[in-house]
Amino acid sequence: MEPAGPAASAGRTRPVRIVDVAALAGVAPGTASKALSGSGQLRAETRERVRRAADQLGFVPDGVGRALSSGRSFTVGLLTTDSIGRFTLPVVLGVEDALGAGDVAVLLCDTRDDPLRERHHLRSLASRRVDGIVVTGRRTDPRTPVSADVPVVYAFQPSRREEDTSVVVDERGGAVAALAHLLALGRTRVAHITGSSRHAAARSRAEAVVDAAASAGRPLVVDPLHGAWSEEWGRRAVDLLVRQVPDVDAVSCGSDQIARGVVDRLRELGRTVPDDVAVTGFDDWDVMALASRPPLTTVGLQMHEVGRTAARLLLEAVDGRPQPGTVVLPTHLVVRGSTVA
Amino acid sequence: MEPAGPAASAGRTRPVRIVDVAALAGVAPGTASKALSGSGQLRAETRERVRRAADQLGFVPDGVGRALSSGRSFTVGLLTTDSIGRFTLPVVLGVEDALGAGDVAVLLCDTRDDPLRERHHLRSLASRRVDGIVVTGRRTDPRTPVSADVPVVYAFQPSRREEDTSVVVDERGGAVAALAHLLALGRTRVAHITGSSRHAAARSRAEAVVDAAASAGRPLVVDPLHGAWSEEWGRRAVDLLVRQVPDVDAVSCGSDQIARGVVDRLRELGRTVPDDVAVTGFDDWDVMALASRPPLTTVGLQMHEVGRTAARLLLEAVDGRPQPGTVVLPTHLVVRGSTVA
DNA sequence: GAACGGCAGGAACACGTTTTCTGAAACGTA
DNA sequence: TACGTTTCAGAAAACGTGTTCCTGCCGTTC
Repeated sequence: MEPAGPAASAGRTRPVRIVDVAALAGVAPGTASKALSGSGQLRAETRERVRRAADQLGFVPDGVGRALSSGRSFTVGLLTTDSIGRFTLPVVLGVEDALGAGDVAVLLCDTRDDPLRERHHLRSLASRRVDGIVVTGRRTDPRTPVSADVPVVYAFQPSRREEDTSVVVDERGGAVAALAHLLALGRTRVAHITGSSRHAAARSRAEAVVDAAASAGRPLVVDPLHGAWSEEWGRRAVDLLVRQVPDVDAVSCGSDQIARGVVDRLRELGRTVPDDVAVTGFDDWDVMALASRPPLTTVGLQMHEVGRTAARLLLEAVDGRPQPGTVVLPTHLVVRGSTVA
Repeated sequence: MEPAGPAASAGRTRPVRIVDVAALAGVAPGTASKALSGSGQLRAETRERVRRAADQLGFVPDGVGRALSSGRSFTVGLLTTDSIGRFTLPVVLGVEDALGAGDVAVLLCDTRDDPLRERHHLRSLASRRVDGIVVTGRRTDPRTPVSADVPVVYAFQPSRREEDTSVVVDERGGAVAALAHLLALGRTRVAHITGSSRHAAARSRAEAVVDAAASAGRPLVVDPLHGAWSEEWGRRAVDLLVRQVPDVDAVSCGSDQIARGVVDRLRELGRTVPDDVAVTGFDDWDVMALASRPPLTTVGLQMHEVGRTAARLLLEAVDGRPQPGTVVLPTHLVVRGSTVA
């Protein structure tokens, strides 16, 4: 009863199946499948005929049928340890970017730091027969591995199990690079202001700065000041610092937020940045780094690349070439007005 | 040859199928399906026996098989008009939140403002037989509708076609509320500083403020100042403003970034906020609103709720109850130190 | 005692694709 | 001409679930 025309307008038109293509090309469905996938032994003429029929009908293979048949769903899960935020978002986009190119889709699973939600999502992903899972999280403290029947890659937040595949960022290297930059500018009295010591990121960056400063013969003028990841703490820390070390001439900060607070407070105290005091940030968060006066010299983390790399490693693992171990991605120093005029 | 035990350890264990459950319960696969789904006519005892068998084996129905059979994939696509950013992220999370509860998964498709990518993603979603699509975007300018064979709901950025289902935020209402708050504080010389007039958000908020001020008998002291969505513009706009209207006593801003620049610059000029000049922001972006000194009174947009609502409307439409038209969600004013001491 | 109705559960098929197996035709060689 | 080999394409099974149809049994009623 319904019009047989293949190109109905907007309304819910039932999709063309491979049998439709096969019928138009005058071959069996299996043959059409072989023709379109490039497998099997077919005459070039037949192959081309099927291909033309598929084009003409606008055939798009049904992913569900394909998944059922092939056992691969061409879908991966993206599971967050906490909630997607400023840090994990670029990772997520990097994953989506790298996978989308390979016609692999991403199932978004936001955990919100809730183990129950994590279990729920893992079951959901398992039932959907995803080909693999990317696990990410805001913190850099290693997390307990997830248990899944498919390959798993950890992005930014590594797995506690070293034989798992993890992609992390060279935080220590970045912190050392920022410090080296300050020393190269001739600064000799350097302080480090950073976030809570309960965060691995704060601890490892601080340790790296302390070690590098000491081995350069320019030990920090005070122990690292641990507080919060906020502008407010940056401002307060400056007050503490200048009281203790009035002639400080450089501050290495654990984040751009802290650095911005530091810069603001220094200016209010009448110190010129960078002439009197040079300041470095961390993260290269444009909203902070560029709005600061002067804009911040900071350490870029390339989170997008973390996501892309994790996605690539996952695809490798799905294809049977797992690569255990942790990949450490380099950071890069972005020099702006807070260190050089 | 392989161990028949159902609970193999970590290694790639083949998932239990419904036939396994049926065998253990001593019924046919079809019966097991009926027992677990609650359909068909079965004795309560049989139903319970199957249920126990499923629990014992840890059976999770294969989503792929189910999708193929039922025609529903229990998956929806989330398509961004531009790229996921600060504004759209809460929408995305709201969508994921509302759908995850109903065992519906979210396929993430980031468009990056590229029509080619959008086409690619739409094809991918179609091939995966998603049940519906949520479209979102950073800007509030209506977008050209997407063409898909499944229900579509637009979140935050509405569709240009009015009969489509869109969920937006009451920007005008929010802008009016902020202005009313300033007037209620006794301010009489109000200015409005906002972003580029090329953005619908800037235009509609500015119009609303102008209209509300005029009808309250307190017209704005100058025409709205259009610039950029940045702190830098906020600071520059203050310089322009005080030169023109030295006795301005309130500034309504189009965004928290602008408001923060305004507050900073006013303080540098020796004006006290809020005593000399009261300032309101827009968006309630914690990073800006709370780090500002004083913290910003601002308009909260509840983007999370936009996502949740869009998801709910989409599920309704998938279930055959489409609700055409635009839903406008209320904003709420968050009062902080930039207007009241 | 037979006919009928209602209920429990089994068998078969549908969904759309991929893949394997099999068969037929074409071709070459002895 | 007969036989073997190669090339191509079709038929059928497989993937796992949901649903429909159908059969058999039991109880009831005339």
